Amino acid sequence: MAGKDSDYLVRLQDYYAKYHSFPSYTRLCAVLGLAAKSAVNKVLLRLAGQGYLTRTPDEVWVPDERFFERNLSDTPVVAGLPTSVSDVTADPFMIDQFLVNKPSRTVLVPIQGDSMVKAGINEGDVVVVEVRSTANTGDIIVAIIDGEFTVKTLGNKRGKPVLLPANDAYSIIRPNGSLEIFGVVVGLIRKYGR
Amino acid sequence: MAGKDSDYLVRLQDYYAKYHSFPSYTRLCAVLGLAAKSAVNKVLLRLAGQGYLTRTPDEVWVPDERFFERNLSDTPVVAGLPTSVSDVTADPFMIDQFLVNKPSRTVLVPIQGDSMVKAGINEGDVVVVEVRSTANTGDIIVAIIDGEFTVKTLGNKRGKPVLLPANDAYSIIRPNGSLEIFGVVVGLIRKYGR
DNA sequence: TTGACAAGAGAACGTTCGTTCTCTAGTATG
DNA sequence: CATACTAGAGAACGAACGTTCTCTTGTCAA
Repeated sequence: MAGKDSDYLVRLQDYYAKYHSFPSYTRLCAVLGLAAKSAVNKVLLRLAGQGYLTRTPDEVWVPDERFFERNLSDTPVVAGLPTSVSDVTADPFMIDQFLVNKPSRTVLVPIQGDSMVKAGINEGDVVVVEVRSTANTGDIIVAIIDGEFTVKTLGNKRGKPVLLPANDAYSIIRPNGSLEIFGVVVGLIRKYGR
Repeated sequence: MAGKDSDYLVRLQDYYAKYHSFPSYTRLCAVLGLAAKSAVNKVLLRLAGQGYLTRTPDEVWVPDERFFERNLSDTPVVAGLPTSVSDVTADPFMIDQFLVNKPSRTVLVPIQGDSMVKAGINEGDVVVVEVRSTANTGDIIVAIIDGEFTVKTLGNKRGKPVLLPANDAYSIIRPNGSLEIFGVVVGLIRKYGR
C-alpha cells in the first residue's frame, strides 16, 4: 500500500472506532487532512480496491473485512518485534461487531462443565450462539437432549446425527428421537482474573 | 420500552450488524417499515432518549452504548431446561466492556502456534492483552523473549520467573537475562466458521 | 528535457438529505 | 361523548451531499 494511504486508513479507523460511523466527504477532508472532496473520493476508491472499504447496495461507504484487521495487533505473537506499544494503538472497541452478525438471533450462554475442554471451551467461558434449527456436520452446536441444553460438536454416524464431546471422559451421544438444535456456536469469549 | 420501539431497535441492530453503518432516513423507512421520514425521525429520537442511539458532533446518528447490549442467558448450558429463547433473560451484557477495562492500554493479539492449547488457547484465537510490565505468578502473559512475542503462563522456579507452556510438546522457558513482560492476558475471543 | 503518470486542488451540478410543519387515525382518560 | 395524547403520514424546503470534470504539482523514467 502506498505510504500515505496507510496513514489515511489509520485516520479512518480511529474515526470509526470513536463514532462507529463514517462522516461525509466534507468531514473526511478534515479527518484525512485533505482539502478537496475529489481527493477524498480517490482515497476511498483506492482503499476499497484493497479490501478495506466497500459500499452498501445504496452506495454508502462502509468498512470491509480488512478494515477491522488493525484492531487486532498487526504483530502476531511469537514472531515480530514491535518497537513500541504505540505501534498498536486504536481502541479495541469492535469485538462485538467482530463476533455478532445477527443481533436479533444471537444469545450469550455461559458454559458449565468440562465436556468440551479439548476444543478449547472451558467452564466459565461464554459462547456466542446464533439461534437456529439447522447446522452442518462439524459445527459446534447447542442441542436440546432430554429437555437439557448441551454444547457439543455435531457429528454423523451412519447417516444419523450424533453429538461429539471433546473430552475423553465423556461418550458420544446418539439421540434416540430426533435431534433438536437450539443454535450454533459462532464465537466464544473468556475473561481472565476478575 | 414501547412494544413497537423494541422491534424498531432490532431492525436497526440487524441492519447495523450487516453493514456497520446506518442508512439515510429514506432507507430507514424501508428498514423500519415506515412510510414517512418524519416517523423515522421520531423513532430515532425515542431510541436516543433511552440510550440506544446518539449523534456525533456533526449531528449524524450513531449507535450509543446500549445499542450493543446482548442477551445473556441466566441458565448455563448443560444443565437447566429453558423451553424457548424468550427464557433468556434480557440481562444487558456488553462484550466490549466485559473484556476491556482500560481501552487505551488494551491490545488485541492474534495467537499463532499451539503452545497453550491445554489452557484452551488455540491457534487463531485472539487474546485481549492489557499492556503493563508487571504480572503475578499464575497470570497468562505476553512476554518478549529474544525480541519475540510469546504467550505463556508466568511461573516461578526457585524464586526466578519462568514461562510455562500449556502443551506437553513444549518445555519450560527459563529466561537467562531479565524477563520482559509486554502485557497480561485478560481475555480471549474466538470466532467460529468463515 | 521531455513525457507519462499519480495525487491532490478546486469548482460546478443535480440529487438527496434531514428537518419541520400540518394533518389523520387510534387509543386511553375522564 | 369529549378531550388529550401518541404514532405515523405526507409535503415542502434549504442545506449538504457525492460525483465529475478540469487543472496544478511533483515524481520518475526515458
